[in-house]
Amino acid sequence: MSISPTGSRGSSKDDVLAQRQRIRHSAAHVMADAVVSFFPGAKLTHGPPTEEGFYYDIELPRPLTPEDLVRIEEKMREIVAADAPFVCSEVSREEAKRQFAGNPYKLETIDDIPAGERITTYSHGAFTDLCEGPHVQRVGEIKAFKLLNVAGAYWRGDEHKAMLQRIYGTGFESKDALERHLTMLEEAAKRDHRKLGRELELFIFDPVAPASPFFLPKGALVYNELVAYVRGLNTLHGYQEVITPQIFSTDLWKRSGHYDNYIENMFLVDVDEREFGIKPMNCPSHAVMYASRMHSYRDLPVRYADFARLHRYERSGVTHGLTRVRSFAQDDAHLFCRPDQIQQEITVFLKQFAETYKMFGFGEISIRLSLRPEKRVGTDAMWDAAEEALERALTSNGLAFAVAPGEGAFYGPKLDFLVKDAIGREWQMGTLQLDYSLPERFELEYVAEDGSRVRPVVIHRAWLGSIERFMGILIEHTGGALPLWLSPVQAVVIPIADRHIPYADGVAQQMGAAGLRARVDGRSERMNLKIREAQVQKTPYMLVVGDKEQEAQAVAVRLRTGENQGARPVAEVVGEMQTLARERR
RNA sequence: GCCACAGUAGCUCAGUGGUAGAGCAGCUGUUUCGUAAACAGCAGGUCGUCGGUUCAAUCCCGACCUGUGGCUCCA
Repeated sequence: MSISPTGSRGSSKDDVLAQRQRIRHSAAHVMADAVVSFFPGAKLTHGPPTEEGFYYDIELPRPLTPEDLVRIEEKMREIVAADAPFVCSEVSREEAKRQFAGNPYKLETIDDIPAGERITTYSHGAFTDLCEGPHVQRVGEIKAFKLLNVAGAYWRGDEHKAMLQRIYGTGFESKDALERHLTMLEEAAKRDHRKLGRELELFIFDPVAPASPFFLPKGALVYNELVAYVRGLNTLHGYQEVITPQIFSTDLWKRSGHYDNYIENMFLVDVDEREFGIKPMNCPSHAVMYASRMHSYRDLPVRYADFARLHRYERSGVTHGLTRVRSFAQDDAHLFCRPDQIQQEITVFLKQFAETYKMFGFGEISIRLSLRPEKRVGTDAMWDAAEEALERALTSNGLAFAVAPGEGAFYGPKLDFLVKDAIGREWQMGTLQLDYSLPERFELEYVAEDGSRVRPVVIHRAWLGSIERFMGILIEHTGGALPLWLSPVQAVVIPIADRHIPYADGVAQQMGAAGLRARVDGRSERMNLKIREAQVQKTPYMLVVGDKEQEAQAVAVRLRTGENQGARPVAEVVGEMQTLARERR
């Protein structure tokens, strides 16, 4: 698996990508030109190319409608057809300010350009924009583009500043490339886990519990298989599973710091004139458990694993299917370590992580190392040691990573593992965080070799992260064709006529006895329909049984790939499926 | 939370200021069938909720709820 960003690309691919960026950046200008022609009062702010296309954030007198987008796109075609050249001009700071005097956003941008740096404008036709480029030579090079949607976006990404209208579009060097991109988006929409979750009868949502999944029997099965898998890993790596309460007096949250830092994201309940909070995280309860007895340096690390359900009051508008929910669980664990054990624990975690994600078939994972934020606890020496420990662990395991300065938690630096969903949005899956605050707040100790009391360090970690989110992303990556070991129904036995039902039942029983999940489709329907439905449900094995198979103690095997393997002995198929299940494939 | 959009049968969707329709799914019957949808019939909806306008509202207006795409947030 390449766990890192892909290495150097061929130069011709680089050329294509660079040209695409220029096309998209230029398309953003053309779009701005078109918008201004309809709304002379429009104030342009910022319009960059992106990995997928481009956008422009604009202050407008009224919200744009879909019809506006159509008009803007038409106007853009006219502008592109005119094929004006892009002209770059270097201007003085004063000149730039004069040119953009009516636009406070541009003035702010100009003020932010460091002294001594070139200030340039790019023009095509009568339209000029403050911009550092680069652009295509002529507008006509924008061979294919499409406006996609309008969204709100804050100026400078600050929710306390003005909300602008962001128009998204995409552009390519050819109509063909644009078509391929649009087709890809359509295909991605078919893999949307929210759609597949309903179609495969895995889970539902209901307004009675907003953003909280209800796992149907099949979804619960997948969920429980994932948990069972992690339980196995936990045993392997010396974790002890614990069970902790859901609801705690706010005394606990005050002590842990959540009350000060996280209260708007917690569900609170008042009972008996006391205030309680439903837990958004397991760490404080694990600290309480750790503190309930004495610990020797010999007993560390203490590794508490917990699959408890967590609740976070996510602001409306941020939730999304299974990937951002209000009710979820993590394959959570807290490791109470001596400082000298940190390195080793991280390494073990990383090795298992790589193996796990390879098994699930996640090829492209980005790792983010988030370093000390402004607001933090602990000494600089602690942070130096912690950041160094994480970085060293990554390097010594040969893992590439991106550094995110200032993005760490207030209690320690963290490693996040991100995977993309079907349409390229990145989601944090696994995580590993060093914590120097929790042991302090809960006065955690162990007795060192010399009899002194020492503070342990806590490592928060999860391989899968949220089980819900992991399942959602896995569904998108597999298009719903979950590996056999996770498939709710691993085989459907399809009797051709009613007289074959007893034999089919026997086959299913054999499979059940072998620990496999098989069911018989004994409805009085045609075989074609049964195959179609098993296919739509992405059932790994379809086992057709008729006179010939019954005679030969065989099943005719059809895989969900469409491959028809013909009649095979039942025992052989059972053995094959058991191997797949055992090897988690 | 902010901006925009959406909500009609279990699902996908059509439709109208005069109280609704299709396909699939469901149920019943017939069919017993060889690798992606047999045939027929039946049933199914206070058109998201609450208010307002109107002789009359699923349709127009408002608020709320839920969802979708972004933004912000994810200590």
